[in-house]
Amino acid sequence: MDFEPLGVAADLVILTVRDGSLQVLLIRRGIAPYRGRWALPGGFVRPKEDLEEAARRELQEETGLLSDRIHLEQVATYGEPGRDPRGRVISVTYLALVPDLPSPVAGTDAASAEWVTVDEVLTDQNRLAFDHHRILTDAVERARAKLEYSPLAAAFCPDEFTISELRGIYEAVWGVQLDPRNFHRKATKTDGFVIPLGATTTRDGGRPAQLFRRGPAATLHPPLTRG
Amino acid sequence: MDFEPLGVAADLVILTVRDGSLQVLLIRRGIAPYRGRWALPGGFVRPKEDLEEAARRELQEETGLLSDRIHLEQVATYGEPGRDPRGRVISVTYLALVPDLPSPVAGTDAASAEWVTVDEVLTDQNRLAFDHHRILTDAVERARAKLEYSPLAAAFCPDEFTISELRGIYEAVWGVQLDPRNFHRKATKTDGFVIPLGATTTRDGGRPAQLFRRGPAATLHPPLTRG
DNA sequence: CGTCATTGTCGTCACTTTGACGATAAGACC
DNA sequence: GGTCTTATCGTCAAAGTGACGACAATGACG
Repeated sequence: MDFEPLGVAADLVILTVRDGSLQVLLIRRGIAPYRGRWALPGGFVRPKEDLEEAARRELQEETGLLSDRIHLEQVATYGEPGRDPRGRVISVTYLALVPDLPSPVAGTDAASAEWVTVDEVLTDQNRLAFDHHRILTDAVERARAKLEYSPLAAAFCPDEFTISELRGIYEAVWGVQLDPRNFHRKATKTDGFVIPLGATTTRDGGRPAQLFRRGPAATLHPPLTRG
Repeated sequence: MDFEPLGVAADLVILTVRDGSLQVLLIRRGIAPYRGRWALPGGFVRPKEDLEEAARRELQEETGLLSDRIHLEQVATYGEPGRDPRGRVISVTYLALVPDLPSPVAGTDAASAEWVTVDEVLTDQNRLAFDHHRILTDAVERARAKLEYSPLAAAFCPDEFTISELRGIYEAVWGVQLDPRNFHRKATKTDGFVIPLGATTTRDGGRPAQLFRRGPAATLHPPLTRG
């Protein structure tokens, strides 16, 4: 069995919600091709390394996050010939959802890594290197869809969060305003979505809010609805 | 840039509904490894060939289907080292949904290809070669989930179909019984799901049924619900 | 300390959707 | 004509949804 020369890369769409907007972690390419352009973090899968393992390694290198507790999910694989001028490269793309990080970006490549608002990146077709514009589009669409029927939004939150903070995730990702009262009702009544901790916090100002943890549900019944 | 020796394969989970049950097209392997075992159809992606192009080529080779009109969608990529004893092979898996074919299997490998009930295959962990049990499990779960919020069920039907036939798809894929009256109401009222043709058929016996075509909707609002 | 602004949480109400099921329609077969 | 089968319409109670009023509990400010 002989193979054509070909590389397999694990690329990452790392999303977070900061200051009320959905943001993606980009790195500025220091070498050709696309030198100086922004790109999704990623790198080649090593021999004897599993795909997801490679993605977690890249995630840690870029963000310093202990990736055990980070939601990471495969989105799609791109392999069009010519998508990388260096040769045939198959890109397996993973979506990572991380809470708003205290330190901006603590990875090894910190100097050239930056959080950028997704809307801003997507309005310019040529902002990103390779076919990363398309990859980001697909990953964001996946994230938006999954918020409806999965408890994924909680992956953007710290361990303990308030219903308002959770609502803020939905509003940022979907780009809509949600009624606080109806959202509160649905989030707390949906089976296994959130678990009340008893404690409260006043970090959002106003009346103290209950703190919650993520619940055990894998899917939401009934789903949350967009708009 | 140098690469480790590595192959990329496009594997197919081809599903149909026959005789009221969800079935998958399997081929019997004629060569080692796993000689004599059942496996998902598939093959290596050629140089200069796009991933989906490879999948469509395999689909046509196996089923003889002009793949233009067939729903084909990427599901996931598997690349665990050791999943193929011959060497490192990355498998990009596609899900194809086809109507009940008049001719059983008309492809080149027809002699060794066969439709098998999904439930039967999945009850035996060792029926399939490689990690194809896992791949099939993932693909079927994807199909089941997508029926809820996408008009995908119509991809299992011929161009013209009755509401009962459509309901039969849901019942076979989900393995549940649905109320004909409520299903009829929801299917016909959901925006853009099906378009009435005016004509009727008596092929299902009983009162003549209206014929429909697939509508333009990309997602179903509201979604159909399982059970 | 009172007032106000802010956010959280509970309730209400009209409307829609859902699931269960009765009833009738329109063909085939005898 | 009966009877069987499947199609399709209608009804009704229960549950869910979106809009919004009301009140609670804090901090900020005078």
